[in-house]
Amino acid sequence: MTLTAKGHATRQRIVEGTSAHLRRGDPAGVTLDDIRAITGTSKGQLFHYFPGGKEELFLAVARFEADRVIDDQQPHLGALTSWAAWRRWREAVVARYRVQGPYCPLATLMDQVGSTPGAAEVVGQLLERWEGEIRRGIVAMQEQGEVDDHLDAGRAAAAMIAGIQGGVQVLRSTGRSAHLEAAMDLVIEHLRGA
Amino acid sequence: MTLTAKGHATRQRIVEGTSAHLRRGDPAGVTLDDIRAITGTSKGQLFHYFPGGKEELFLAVARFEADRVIDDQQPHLGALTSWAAWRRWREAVVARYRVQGPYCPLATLMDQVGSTPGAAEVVGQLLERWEGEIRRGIVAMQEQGEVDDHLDAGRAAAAMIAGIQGGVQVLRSTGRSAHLEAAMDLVIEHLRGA
DNA sequence: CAATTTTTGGACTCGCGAGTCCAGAAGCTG
DNA sequence: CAGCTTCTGGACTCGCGAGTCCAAAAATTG
Repeated sequence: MTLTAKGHATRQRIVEGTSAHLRRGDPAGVTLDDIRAITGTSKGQLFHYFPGGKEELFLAVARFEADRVIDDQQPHLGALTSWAAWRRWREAVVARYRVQGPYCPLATLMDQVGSTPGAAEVVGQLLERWEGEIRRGIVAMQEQGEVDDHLDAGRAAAAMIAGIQGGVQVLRSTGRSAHLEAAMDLVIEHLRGA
Repeated sequence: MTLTAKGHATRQRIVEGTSAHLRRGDPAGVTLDDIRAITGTSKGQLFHYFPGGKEELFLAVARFEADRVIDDQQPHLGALTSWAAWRRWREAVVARYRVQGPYCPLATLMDQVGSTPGAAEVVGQLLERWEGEIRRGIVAMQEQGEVDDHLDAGRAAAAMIAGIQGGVQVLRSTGRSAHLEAAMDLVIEHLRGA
């Protein structure tokens, strides 16, 4: 399938429109007709650009969202080389998810892990990338002598990822960000050797 | 609606059968006909015992599952009064979720938070109960002088809940329990003032 | 045992949503 | 401009699943 410029634009519009729509409202109950209406397209186009139907479209959206999750944490996440940077990153994460409220794209992805095979891979790669950035940040701090060399950077990064995921999940279902903040702060304190 | 002994048994069979079926396989794709087949009942019975239909049935299952989550951690969770008890509890949690593999009843509940109003309450109460037990355990340790009195028990309990939730979520989607273990261990180390 | 209520089975309706199909419009290429 | 490909719209099929309905079987009560 070769796409002209126009075709590529339409495809993009479908993905971004779906993503935006997914961001507010029940992810499970979204229908192809909703998407058609919102993106100003037709059934024909949907299947033209995503022959695999709903599953293929959702996977494309998942990849799009996964990139977003990382991007929204930049430039902080990419340069965790001072305690100030860690603080700014922490604030950015909390702010992002507080604004986003009940909906989390990553959670939607994860819900689909069970049903669609490709989703597991997307989620796995995202988590790996995310955790890798954090680990790199910890190592950088160790090289500066700000963090104890004996601390296991991989394990701390894993704990941070778990804390963020869980904190966001609680935020989603209760509306309160206290858990997310507590988890992140506690891991950071651990790094500082408090 | 007054239930005879037989009626009560049937109702129970429906809830437990649904719960068991939910524990393996795609939670979103479960149909009333599946449930009917598995529990050896008929459409008539389903709507007889759950006039509100699928939503009411799922909410009943949710409550059933929520109790299970806590029960599966007993007796450890109820008596976190020594470091040995904390360790046993930690092992019990990890073992439980490792066995459970990709499926987590709580996660299914949370996914429904967005769609059904009652689900949010069930999840909220479960988290509150769970976190309360942990907090009580921390306070008990403080009273014994095993944990620094200046430590904020509520905040540490919140971080633990977040870590567990996130760890389980990662376990569900990647199959590895390292994150869950790292998160729990890190919080416990924090309690011990390492 | 007769009257009443609860329990059970299963056929039926009905709407909805994924996916198909095709014809016509628009866009590229020589 | 002629021939080809890609793009677009929308009507249509088709199966599935939630929920309805009712009549018959058990159980309960007096």
